[in-house]
Amino acid sequence: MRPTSQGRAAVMNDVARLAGVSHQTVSRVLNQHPSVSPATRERVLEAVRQLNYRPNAMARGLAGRRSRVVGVVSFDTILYGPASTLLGIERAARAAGYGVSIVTLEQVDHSGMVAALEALADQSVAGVVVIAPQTAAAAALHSLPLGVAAVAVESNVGGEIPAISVDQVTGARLAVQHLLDLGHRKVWHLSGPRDWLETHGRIEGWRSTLEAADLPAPPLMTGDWSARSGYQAGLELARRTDVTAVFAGNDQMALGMMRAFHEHGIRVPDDVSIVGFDDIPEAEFLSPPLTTIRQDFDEVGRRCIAALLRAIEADLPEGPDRPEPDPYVAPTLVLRRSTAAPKR
Amino acid sequence: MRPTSQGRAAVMNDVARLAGVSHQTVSRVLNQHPSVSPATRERVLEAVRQLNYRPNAMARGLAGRRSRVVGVVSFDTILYGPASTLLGIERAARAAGYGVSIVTLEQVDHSGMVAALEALADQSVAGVVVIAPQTAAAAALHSLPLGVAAVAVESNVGGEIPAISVDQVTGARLAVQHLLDLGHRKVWHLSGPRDWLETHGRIEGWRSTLEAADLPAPPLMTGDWSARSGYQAGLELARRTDVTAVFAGNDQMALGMMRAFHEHGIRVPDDVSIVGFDDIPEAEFLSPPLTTIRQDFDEVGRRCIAALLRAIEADLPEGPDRPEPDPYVAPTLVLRRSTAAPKR
DNA sequence: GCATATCGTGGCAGCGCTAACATCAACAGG
DNA sequence: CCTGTTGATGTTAGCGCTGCCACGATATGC
Repeated sequence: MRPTSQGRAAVMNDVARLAGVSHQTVSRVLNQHPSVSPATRERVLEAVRQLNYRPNAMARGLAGRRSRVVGVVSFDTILYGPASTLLGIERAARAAGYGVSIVTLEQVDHSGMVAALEALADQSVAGVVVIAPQTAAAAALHSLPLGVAAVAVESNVGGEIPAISVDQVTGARLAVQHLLDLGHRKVWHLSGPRDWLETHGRIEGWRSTLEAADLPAPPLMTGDWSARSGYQAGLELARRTDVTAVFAGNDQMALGMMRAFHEHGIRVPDDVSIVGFDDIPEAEFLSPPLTTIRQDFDEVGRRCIAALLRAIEADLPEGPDRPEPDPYVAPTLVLRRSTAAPKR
Repeated sequence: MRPTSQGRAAVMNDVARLAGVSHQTVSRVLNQHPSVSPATRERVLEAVRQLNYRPNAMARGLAGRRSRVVGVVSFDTILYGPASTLLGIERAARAAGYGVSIVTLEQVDHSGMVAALEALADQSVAGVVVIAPQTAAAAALHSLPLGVAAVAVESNVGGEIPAISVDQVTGARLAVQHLLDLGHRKVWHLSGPRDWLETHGRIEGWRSTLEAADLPAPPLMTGDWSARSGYQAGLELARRTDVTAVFAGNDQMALGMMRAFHEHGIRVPDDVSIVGFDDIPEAEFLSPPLTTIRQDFDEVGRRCIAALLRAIEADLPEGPDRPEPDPYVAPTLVLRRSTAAPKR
């Protein structure tokens, strides 16, 4: 597994022999056990260096019944959100000294979730983070009697399983309030698929913000996150004359919608203002650059791992008692040129 | 790790006891060893079912010195290409019964690569797939005396380490030839960063296709894959009057370029034709829909895993001798509305 | 009929490590 | 001077599984 001048890689006993101690003392040094004299510790570390010794994770896990790998159940990692979340989790896990094993859900239902979690359990992970943005996935997860520490990335906070997510309601409120502040009186919303939890949060934020301003909510439109569905919704809106502001459920749909408007001679933001959600890297370079809501996925990842380590160590006797992280990560409004005061 | 009616999960001995055999026979059944009588096998499998027994991967790995996990070294998994490749590899690995552990390269240099490979080696992976699209990453990989089976995803075929990739030269040729076929005599190219191997392949395909048609190559422009760099290149090209066709190194840059052209009243495809590369999901919904080159990442993943299993089993005595997969995956041209015959 | 090959099975050892207990020196207090 | 206490180390026993060898039981050869 590792290059050596010898035929085989060094094991703990080789280190012990070279340092003139027992293998147990080596183990103690490696695990920061307090009662090792500084002189011995140094001798052991020197031997470790000399032999380029690396502990065997499997043996460690077997003996200690605990692995240093967390599992991540993900879904459609081509999408910007899940991909970013996965990356954030991976970074945070590695910073905490954990490896990351992933399973991508092929079908988002009960059996798919069971299969994914079993695949991870078979790898003896210490805990799992489930990126379960859909109601079906979340339901499957919560219905499962899982024997592993788990954390979910979903807006459905409050179940048995700790959940972390960007505050979708606040994000939507930022978007809608921005449009209202510009003077728009009617803000349309093209939501994501109804079976996504984030969709619910964004719809709720949209509705409540309009209500708070005593404005009626126009009919809700539903897309599927794709640019295509944004395009189609855009075609519908283009037929109306009472459209001045749209809050799109994500940037891709905003992109598609802008294309539909462009085809019909509707100018953005002169005729219609559009706000997206996500702040994908391309958002800045659309025509015009897209005003949108940015989510801090690295922060989501960090809190997930913090919550997971907390859950893992809760089973341990000597738990350091980590604080429970705030489940809601705050989104921010990114102002660009796709929004302006209404002119018609 | 797994829910039981009992306090603890069943182990092999529990299964053996219930089936009335030795734990060794259970092991044989689980490992498809030939010499077990059908009656015994069935009894064991029934006991496995009844106890919901799942073998412990760590113990298996320890005893057999072989794990069922492959490592993937990835880079910038937010980018469409790497994310798709990762997904393809994950699917293929899981289909082959392997788990997938990932490490994302934070810095693409020698030490970053060493750290990533060591992190995976520490997890006792059976082999690694390195998504190393940059020359630095590839160089680091090839310079390392790694003790694990490895496969690279890169266009630099021919080293010690088996490599799989989409045929970039052919992809570029498809793009440029398409523009030539439409009647364009001068095809510009905005390449990706020069330190990416794929960039070299695409430049080579562009150059050689022009040469084959006895046409001079205009000055090469270099971007960084981002829509922003495409926008900037677009601003430069917009100042010239001799631009009728551009082959962009990826779809994001094509997107940015289209925005620059749009701002300067240059119509696509009426004034300038643009071909992208990747076929990102949004490509179909840009203004106008983007003609581009599609890469089959699932196929790349499948061949990577095939090559990796071949390498892993080469170390084994009883290797089933898998065939060596073709290292080049063929790309395809996707025709949309961003290309047309020249009018000026 | 006996020696020999073959099959199905069990026993034993060991993978590399950690946990729990055992040991032993050094030192404190009475 | 003896006992109790503490800190540093070694010893022993597994964790749950697979590899190898051995064993008895059939099947096969002459």
